[in-house]
Amino acid sequence: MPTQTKENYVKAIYFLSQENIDVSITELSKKMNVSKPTANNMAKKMQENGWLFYEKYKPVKLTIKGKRLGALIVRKHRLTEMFLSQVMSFGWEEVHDIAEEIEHINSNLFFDRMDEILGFPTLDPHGSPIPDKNGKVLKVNYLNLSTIKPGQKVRLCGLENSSKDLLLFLNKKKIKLGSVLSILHIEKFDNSFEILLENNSTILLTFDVCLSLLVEEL
Amino acid sequence: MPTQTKENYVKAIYFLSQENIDVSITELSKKMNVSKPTANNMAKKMQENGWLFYEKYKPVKLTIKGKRLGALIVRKHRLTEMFLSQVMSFGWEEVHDIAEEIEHINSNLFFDRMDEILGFPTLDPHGSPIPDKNGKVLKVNYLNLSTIKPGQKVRLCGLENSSKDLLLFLNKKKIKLGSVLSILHIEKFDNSFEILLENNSTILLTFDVCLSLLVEEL
DNA sequence: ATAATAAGTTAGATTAATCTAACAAATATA
DNA sequence: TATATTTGTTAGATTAATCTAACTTATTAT
Repeated sequence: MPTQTKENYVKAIYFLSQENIDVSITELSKKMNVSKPTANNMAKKMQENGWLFYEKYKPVKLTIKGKRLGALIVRKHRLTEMFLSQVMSFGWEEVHDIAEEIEHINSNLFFDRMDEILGFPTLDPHGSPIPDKNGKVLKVNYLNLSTIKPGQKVRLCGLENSSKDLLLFLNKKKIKLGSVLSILHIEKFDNSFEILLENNSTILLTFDVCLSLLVEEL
Repeated sequence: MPTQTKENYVKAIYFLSQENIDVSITELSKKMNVSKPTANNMAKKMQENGWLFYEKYKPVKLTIKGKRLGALIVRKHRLTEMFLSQVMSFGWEEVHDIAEEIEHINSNLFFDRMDEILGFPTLDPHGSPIPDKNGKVLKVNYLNLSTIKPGQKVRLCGLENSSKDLLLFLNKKKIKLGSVLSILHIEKFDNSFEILLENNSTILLTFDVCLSLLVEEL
């Protein structure tokens, strides 16, 4: 049985290794907000538990068992976010912090019941896929808004990062998952996007914001 | 901010001191399933945190702050039990173990929303009072079924102990909170109660079981 | 009242998770 | 290539929560 702390390390490595195949001790220590020796020691211990491969001076990598554990924690996190949002009416910007705690609850009954009540959802409130009970993750193939050409109409389907700041910004602009965005124009000089919303208001999104929005073309 | 472990010690003392004003180190160690030195050390530490009074060779006692903390943990526990039962359709015998973990979640938002969704309940699924947000506990004045005379009709309102075994036993007998019980006869020789239920079935309850049932006369 | 038993305490050790300081290895740069 | 910088490791310490063994204080019972 992993401790809560070790679950968090596995989760950190799980996310870091999605972008980057290898995870350095320094990356891990930064993600976990601990010193490098701490991350290093934990890596050794977690190897003993069979969650990762560790070799001196080499980046770490999750084992099959570690990946599975990571996916199942993410599953619990995202099911919780969905439950908080759909059943308890929390905003998408409020669910992360609470889910961060509830994901460590040790009760399959509890999460299975959530799943059932929600009708076995596959996506969380930010459009991220919910791994299944075996830790398998649905591959979603969204496009990054920053790559879309003017004149195109797209639907917002997911977020590259779900930081509270971004979510609050989108709330203010009345943009949510499913919103339809028509790209009117891209400003050459700063790459900002002029966008028409369904309510006929026109807004301006910086290129940085566009990098965080995942869409499908309509 | 108390650790989860310390919250559990406070809760243990909180419950032990309802029956018994003073809580001995031995009692505490038994309730917490730890050795006496462990309980003793924790008691010293918790005094430093201001949750209890500790003097060498004397029983411990919660401070006002400790009592408040205990009540607020019990509040979170019982609100959760109610939520699991009412919103997530868990049986009253399933809710305790899950609530035992969720009670340590650190989010007022989360518990306040539960409270709101449930319509600000005052009793949990076992009939125990839910302390209010200030830690005040409603005094309920139920009678113990073992003290009721034959011929009387009563309504089940609470339980003296909510052990899983008792709850499963009551499920089997189709007795739940609110059930009306008519006492037909009390067997002199073993003090067992012969009881008529609403569905017109007659059942026999041992004196021990009756000691666990809290009722009001009709 | 004294001996036996129970309760409580001290001392010393262990494990998990963390730190800093100092050093070693690997990588990047001039 | 040699040096500087970054990355990773060791060593030693700390805090929280736990243990056992040994000892002391209180309580109970004869």
